[in-house]
Amino acid sequence: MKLDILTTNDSENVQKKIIAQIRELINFKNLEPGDKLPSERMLSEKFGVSRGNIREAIQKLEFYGLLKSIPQSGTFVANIGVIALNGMIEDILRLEDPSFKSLVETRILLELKTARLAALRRTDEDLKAMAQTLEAYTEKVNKGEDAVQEDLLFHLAIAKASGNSTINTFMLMITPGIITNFEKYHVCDKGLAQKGIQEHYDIYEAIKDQNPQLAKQKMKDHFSVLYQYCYNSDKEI
Amino acid sequence: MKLDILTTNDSENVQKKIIAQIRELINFKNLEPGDKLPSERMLSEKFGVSRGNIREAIQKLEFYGLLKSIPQSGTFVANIGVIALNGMIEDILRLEDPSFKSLVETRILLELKTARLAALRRTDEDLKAMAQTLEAYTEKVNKGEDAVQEDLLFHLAIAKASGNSTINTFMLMITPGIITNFEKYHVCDKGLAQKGIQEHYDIYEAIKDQNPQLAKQKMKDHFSVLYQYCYNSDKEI
DNA sequence: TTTGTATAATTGGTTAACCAGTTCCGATTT
DNA sequence: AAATCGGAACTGGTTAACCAATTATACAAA
Repeated sequence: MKLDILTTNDSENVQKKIIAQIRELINFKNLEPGDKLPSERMLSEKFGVSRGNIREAIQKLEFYGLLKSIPQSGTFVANIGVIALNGMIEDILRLEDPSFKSLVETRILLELKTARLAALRRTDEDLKAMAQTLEAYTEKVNKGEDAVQEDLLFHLAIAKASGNSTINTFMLMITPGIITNFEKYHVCDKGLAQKGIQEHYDIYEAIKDQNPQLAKQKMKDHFSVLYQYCYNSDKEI
Repeated sequence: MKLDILTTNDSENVQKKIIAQIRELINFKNLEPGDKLPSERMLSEKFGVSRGNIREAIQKLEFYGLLKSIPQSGTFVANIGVIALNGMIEDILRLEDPSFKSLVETRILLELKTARLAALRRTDEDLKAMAQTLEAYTEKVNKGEDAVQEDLLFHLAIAKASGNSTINTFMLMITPGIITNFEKYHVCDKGLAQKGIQEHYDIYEAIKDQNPQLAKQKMKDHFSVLYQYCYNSDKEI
């Protein structure tokens, strides 16, 4: 019997426990923003876990902007108050893995925005990159091959052209989940792909013409099929 | 002279070089999805860096869903094609740190959505949590104290009630940056905060009444001041 | 030839010792 | 008494040795 899932959960639970203990420690010691946390060694001893576990937990909290490690100096509470810190740690501990539905929902939201922003801000260089990915997509589809990857790369090119680094990062984060689920559920059959060429071209043209309204509308049209597929499908996704 | 920034850049550049080398290796060896990467030890020897550096780079690519490490077995290329993999690594390497403007822009986009979704999906428990954060915010403002944290916690409560784990995660990721910048530029003076109580209450009521249209509109009103502040301010943000 | 098994090599994960700065405290000097 | 210098202790980061689980291999039995 494979226990991969269980061991993974164990490891995750250890980290969650450590994060919860760090929160309690901050509260108990009334640590203010900018104050120094006990050293990693002390924490590992106090919590009865390895220093590696401590470092991992600290890195996670650092990723969410709640702590800041400074070499040869210490780990410090970020410059947000204890109230926000408590609330956010609470939320982080309860975060669940994203469902496919939430991924698609978020993707559509982000992409309607990137289309509009790209139309407003795209440089000639951005346009060139988009054209290249569009061409690669068209070629692949016309050869009758699967083109999920090229599809997504076109959308990522738009995200890059939006000039919003935060949205760009978020698009990158959700893309692998989108691809694997698409291939898993065979969302894109050839009919959709063939139709997709024209839709992609329409979006490209709108962005090229710097028409944000039209770009957003064309993106909306592009997603209407996908949206229906995901929400009205009889498959449990 | 402090060299923190330089050393940080060095460390980051090392990681970027490793990621680029991993990409080249995948391309050179024609590794397909599901194929196994060389072991961490071999990579560290081949690239001339420590195994720790290799692990860090692998973890980053794992975070973006491009690789998958399996204990006592190996590191595998994720189930997305080589084309998407190349494009995404390219994007990841060029990712820049998010600007405050991009944070605010993204936040508004996400929050208009969470308000609408929360109105559609909120449970009674969600509502209770929102009411608590709203009360905490009101109290703090009425005492004339700074309430940026309580403000954000109310918005995070809405994000949680939206029932979209992806958006919820993204909201958590941008919140610390929002808080620190708000405090840095003193975005919220008392006049805004006092006005904010009513606006928060309006949003709360719309979500309570399960009126998505109104919830979104009230959120929009709430952000109109912030939006103007960030975009028309003479400060370089 | 095929199958089963024991063993050796390989894997990512873990641990503990080590390193190079930083910080802090006290002795020394002015 | 105040300022300054030096060293000890402490910091996060790094490294290398170790671990348990997996996988490949070689050999033996059917």
